[in-house]
Amino acid sequence: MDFLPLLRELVRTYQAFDSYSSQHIRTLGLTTSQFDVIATLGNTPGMSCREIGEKTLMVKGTLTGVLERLEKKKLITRRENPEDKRSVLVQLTPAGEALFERTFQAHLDFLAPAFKALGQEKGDALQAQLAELRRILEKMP
Amino acid sequence: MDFLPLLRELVRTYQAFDSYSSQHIRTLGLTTSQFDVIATLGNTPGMSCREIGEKTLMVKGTLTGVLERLEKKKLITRRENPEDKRSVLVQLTPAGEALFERTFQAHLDFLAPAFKALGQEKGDALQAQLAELRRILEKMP
DNA sequence: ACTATATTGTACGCATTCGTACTAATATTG
DNA sequence: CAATATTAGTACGAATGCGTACAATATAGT
Repeated sequence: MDFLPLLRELVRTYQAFDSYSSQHIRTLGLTTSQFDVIATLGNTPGMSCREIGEKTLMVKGTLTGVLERLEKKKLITRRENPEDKRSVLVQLTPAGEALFERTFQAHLDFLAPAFKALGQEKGDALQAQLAELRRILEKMP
Repeated sequence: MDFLPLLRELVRTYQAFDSYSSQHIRTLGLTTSQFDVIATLGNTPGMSCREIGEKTLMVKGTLTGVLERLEKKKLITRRENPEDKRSVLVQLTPAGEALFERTFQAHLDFLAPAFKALGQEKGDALQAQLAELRRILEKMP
């Protein structure tokens, strides 16, 4: 049972995607994490740190720093949530919204050719196979 | 053409694997990067930073710091390469070799159940699909 | 031989990333 | 209703990770 090749391929493919994607994001003046947050908040009324963390897979400790820098850039605001005083409502500022509008679709367009080259069918198959491996990993003790 | 689900699945599966794997490595007192270097150097006469970087996918700037910390732990040595005075020959110390022997197989044994649950056939298929996506990504301009 | 170029590794700054500990607020339970 | 547990976020230290710049060396082209 030799799973090392699969393991290496998973890492290398992820790395290849991340490298290709972030190359474009960097030209927008953002980091991958910052773009993730902007993309998550776009077209929403805002959400808590917990929700952002769930969607972006960032742990809360990481998120604090990323939000700090986005706030410094005046792309987001953090206001108190009157419903639950423990939590914070994070929203895009108008500048943040404008950036989202300008960059999100552009980034999808940048990525599209690669996935188009793979094809919808193979893409769907790959997605299903990945999901199966992920479910196994998440169930491990 | 909606490739966002595939994209998210790739990220999540990688993250699930990385989380599962590093959980075990941490109990060995090493970081993922440090373990990667130890595993790469195990059963070899040593190699240059460039070679280690190629195998571990670390950029050289990152590697410098990782090697520094491994050297401080007396797990590796860096000696001048007489063939090429620009490069450095990185080798495991006896303590590093011992650590490799003790931990490498143990880590494979830790990971094995997950991949056994996936099965050899599905694993091979997934590897092939990932490789195809990676080749496409690497060819993009 | 000489100069332009490429390669190897380090130095440095910035931004994540994680784990742990901590505070404040809210829920739950006895 | 008080004691406890859970949840949301922040603070902090250590370790990546990347991009850029740099010094030393090697190689090529002329």
